[in-house]
Amino acid sequence: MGAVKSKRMPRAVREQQMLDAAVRTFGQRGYMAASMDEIAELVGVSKPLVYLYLNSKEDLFAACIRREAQALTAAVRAGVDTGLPADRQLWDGLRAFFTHTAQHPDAWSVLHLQARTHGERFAAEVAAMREEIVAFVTHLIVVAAREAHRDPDLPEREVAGLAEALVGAAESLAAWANVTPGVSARQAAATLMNFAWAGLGNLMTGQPWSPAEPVHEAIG
Amino acid sequence: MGAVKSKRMPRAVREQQMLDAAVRTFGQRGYMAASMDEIAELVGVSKPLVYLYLNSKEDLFAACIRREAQALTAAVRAGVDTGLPADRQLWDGLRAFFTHTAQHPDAWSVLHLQARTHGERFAAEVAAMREEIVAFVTHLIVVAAREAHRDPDLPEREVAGLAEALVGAAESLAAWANVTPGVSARQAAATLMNFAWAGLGNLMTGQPWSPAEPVHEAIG
Amino acid sequence: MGAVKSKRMPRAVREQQMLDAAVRTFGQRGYMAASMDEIAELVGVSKPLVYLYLNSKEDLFAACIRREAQALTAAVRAGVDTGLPADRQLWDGLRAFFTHTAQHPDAWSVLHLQARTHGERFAAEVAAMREEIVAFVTHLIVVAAREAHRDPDLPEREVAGLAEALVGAAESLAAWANVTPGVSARQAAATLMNFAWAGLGNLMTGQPWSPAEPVHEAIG
Amino acid sequence: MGAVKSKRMPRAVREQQMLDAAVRTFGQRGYMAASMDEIAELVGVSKPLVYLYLNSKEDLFAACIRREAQALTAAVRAGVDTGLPADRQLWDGLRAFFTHTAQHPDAWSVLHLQARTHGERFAAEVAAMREEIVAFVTHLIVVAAREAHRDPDLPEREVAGLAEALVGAAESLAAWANVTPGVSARQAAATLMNFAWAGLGNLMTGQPWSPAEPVHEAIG
DNA sequence: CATGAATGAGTTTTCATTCAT
DNA sequence: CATGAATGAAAACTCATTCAT
Repeated sequence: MGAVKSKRMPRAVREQQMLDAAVRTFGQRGYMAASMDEIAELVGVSKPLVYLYLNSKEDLFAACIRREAQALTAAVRAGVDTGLPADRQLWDGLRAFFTHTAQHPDAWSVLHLQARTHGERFAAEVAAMREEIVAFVTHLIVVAAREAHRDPDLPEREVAGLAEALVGAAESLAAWANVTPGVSARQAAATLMNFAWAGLGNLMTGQPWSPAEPVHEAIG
Repeated sequence: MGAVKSKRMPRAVREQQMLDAAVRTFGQRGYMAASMDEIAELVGVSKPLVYLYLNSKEDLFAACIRREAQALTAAVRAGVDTGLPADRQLWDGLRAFFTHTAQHPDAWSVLHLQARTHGERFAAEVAAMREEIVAFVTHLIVVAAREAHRDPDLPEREVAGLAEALVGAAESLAAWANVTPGVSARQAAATLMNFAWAGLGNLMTGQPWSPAEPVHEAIG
Repeated sequence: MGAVKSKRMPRAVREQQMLDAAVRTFGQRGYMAASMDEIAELVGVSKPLVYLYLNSKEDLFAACIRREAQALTAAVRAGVDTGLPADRQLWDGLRAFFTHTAQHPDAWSVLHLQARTHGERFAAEVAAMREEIVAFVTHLIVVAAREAHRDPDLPEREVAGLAEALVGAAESLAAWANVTPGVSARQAAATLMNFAWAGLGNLMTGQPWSPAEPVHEAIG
Repeated sequence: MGAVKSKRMPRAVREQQMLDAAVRTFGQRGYMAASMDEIAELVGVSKPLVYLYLNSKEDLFAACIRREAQALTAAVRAGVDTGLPADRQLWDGLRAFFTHTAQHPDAWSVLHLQARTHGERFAAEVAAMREEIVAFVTHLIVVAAREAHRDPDLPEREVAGLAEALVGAAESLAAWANVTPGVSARQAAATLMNFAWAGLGNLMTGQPWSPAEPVHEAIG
């Protein structure tokens, strides 16, 4: 059932194989339902070896999260040229994000769903990555306002809320794109870009929506 | 330890108590980590009674999802007056949504996190609810376009993507509002409304963002 | 293999059966080598029931120690009439001690060997019992000196050392009597009584042994 | 962590290092809880080398017992001058015993506690040493009687019991001295010597204690 | 209607021990 | 002489689930 048995691999290689199998298993079964037995069998080694190298189920899961979080942020970073205008950076970043999550659905499940539902330790690990991304998006919003020669009059919390909403929408679309046939990473990015950038533009022209009267006080 | 022991309740009442305890436990511990023992103790009855009424852990979980999904959609529906303009309906719906999720964090955790990570059966149950909400939002977008006397020229999938993004952003903000002190349901709704409605407005005026040239082909 | 299967016992009874089996197993195999499986099988129940009632291997072991320590001190107390002279009390106490340890060799092994070699928690539990006995013996030595109208001039630490030596000798003889055929509890008690009481008598007459010169300084 | 890594030691040296580490580990953790991993790491070699030299955990433990038993008897022998009077020999032997056990607490733990609780094989090994010591003490008692020109009328079993009690008391005091601050080997030896020798003296004058008549004279 | 008593099947984890180099 | 890579076997512990009353 498992991979082809190729004995006596160097430790570094085996560890990566173990992380591969673990990401796959955790992503598909969920953290609690995944069994160390299954992971070991998927690698084609015995359980004690997994414990020797990765220490415990918790540590193994944490190692998965760390590796995949870094891979994701690295992919986004690699897709973005910080010399370009803010809108272009956001566009490129979104494409990289959707591409990566589409290519690594199990990893995305681990980061987006599993890591957040099994204890502070894991949630914190993934929250750090998320904050990095939110900070990046926040930065882009501010830069965009400056580039547009608009008065970046948005209060700090509002910008944070916007970035949060944008990232949340992206995360949601990533899952949606993963399960909806015919929706490519590029399309998901375009949808979100259209949605978000236009909205940001309007916001920065000082025309927020309001229920009847203005909602400034609602945010402030 | 658990609830006050009051014997001989009618079955319907006991069942609701069981669901209450189960939602709380599933929401806080997660589906796998929650134990039937804990739930039974929380209700103050013996485990066999839980099994007699709710049949199995799976069925109990499914019942939780069903009840809470209906409660959430009911809350949103109750908050919306379909006689009002679309933007007002969206605003009211968002407020109702954020209010309900803030008041029932365990239920929201069950719906948003737990139900999605433990098998098709549960995911499907919650997906139905989500689709209902997405359909409602899609409907509002279309109505809004009509109200604005714009040519509702948006291709179907694009509208779906927008609604998806909007709902995803809302879900993300719900979690954010739950953990960020000082962010009320009203504020979360306002942030999202500003963000989304403006964006939709721009879209409907036919000014989508494009990486350099238009991205129509990216969506089409 | 195990005891006759008699199902559905009340909890209190089962718990005692479990402690019986545990004492036997811990006493014969040692704490680490004893397996919960073996204990459960000896009782004729499944492991989960043992865990349900006694919680963990550690707790089970601690419960054994507590029960057997109390049984031993109770046996000694029951054998002694505090209205009699000190020497008679010591004699009776020793007989009760040797009798009890001879009749419950596994319990004695648990208390004397196992409890002392597997962590502070257990050592402390048995040390409490031992201190009670040492205190009793110390008390008897002091009373004996008073009864003999001698000047009880023994410094406190010396008395403690004597009591310690006496108890240590008793513990050692208990093991010896258990494995030496033909040595009864009475004989063991007599041997120790002769040995100890005479020695104490001499000590109290102020004639300690000394290597060449007096050894007062060695004790002081 | 472990010893300094100095490669390519002759086998004899390595074996001693291994025994050192093993005694330390077995003494502190206990036989079952000690792991070959820990021992190997403490020596700074790989586990296979430990197996190559010492064969198995059992053999390693047995080797520890043998070495430490011999070291202890050698220490006692070295402390005694068989040309001196019996009481002096006992005194010197006790001092040597307490000194050695105080200086090698792990070794003493291995001999006194661990070896006795993990199977006949090890118990037998240590029993041999113990018998040697008991025989030595028995011999001293007989010699002492002869030196005192008393009729050594003590039946053989009684002498054996006395020696056993003496050795047992010594063993017990060794542990006591190890954990009681301010009690030196010399003091422990003096306490026991006072206790024992006086008692023996009285015994040999033909005045044993008895449970029937009053004991005033037994004390007097 | 309700429960105390009980378990089969599984989980994570550890350890003494051995190859292949 | 020495080791990195690897494992079979068993341990403690948990849990959803059921029977007998």
